[in-house]
Amino acid sequence: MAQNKKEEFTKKENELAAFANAISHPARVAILKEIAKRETCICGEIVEVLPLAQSTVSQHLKELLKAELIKGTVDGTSSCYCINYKTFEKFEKTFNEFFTKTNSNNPKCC
Amino acid sequence: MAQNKKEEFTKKENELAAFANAISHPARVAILKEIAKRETCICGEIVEVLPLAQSTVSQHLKELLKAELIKGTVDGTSSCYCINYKTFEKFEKTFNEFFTKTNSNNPKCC
DNA sequence: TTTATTAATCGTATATTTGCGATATAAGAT
DNA sequence: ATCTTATATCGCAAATATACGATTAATAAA
Repeated sequence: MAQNKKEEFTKKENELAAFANAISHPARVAILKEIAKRETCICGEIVEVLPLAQSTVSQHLKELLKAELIKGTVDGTSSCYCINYKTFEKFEKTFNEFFTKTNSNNPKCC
Repeated sequence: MAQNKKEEFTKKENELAAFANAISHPARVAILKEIAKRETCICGEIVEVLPLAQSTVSQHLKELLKAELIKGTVDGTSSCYCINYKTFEKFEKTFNEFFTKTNSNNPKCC
């Protein structure tokens, strides 16, 4: 049981879910917030601000990179992360395409 | 280990994460899409369209209700679900507050 | 009252996520 | 060459999520 049914859904459905999944943890929200605030950010600054161990923050950053919500470079001891706004724009587009209210005051239900 | 650190983050950070978490699964994206398309929807119609068992769909609906992305009523054998746009609006607000690009072309990094 | 029908809940197996300490890696400083 | 600093990865324990079949609950239909 509990097999993975991802292939049964459309590419867009999976992409939207993957984006949402990346921001579905308060630590990752806080990380994104911090990067957005500073416009560019090093890992150490994020670790200082969060109530988590350095290794945990590093793992969250990895997930954000994988989902392409942030871009980053690391050269030895120095890192640099910033928001990947391209992905945010893509998310917004699909989000609106799927869920935007067509009729603003439909009393059919609820 | 692996304790829950949710209390260490702000209410808004947790709320945004909870919203994102609700749409972080392709099945839930598909359910929301289906409800948004039809404007109002019964459970059976959703089960028909999805590649999942009825009990699984019911669990996903429960999560969407808990996160208040949908509203719903069930009277015995008939159900009715629709999008809770209030929550979507709240999400959009916090999302923009946290992540909106202030400087559209900052070449500082990446 | 019995029989369908529809949806929620329970129990359970498996998969994934979360978090940390320990360790590795890579570059700069001494 | 060694020490320090910053970041990533590994290994593990605990928690949570996913999915299903079986069952329950509630109403409608016969």
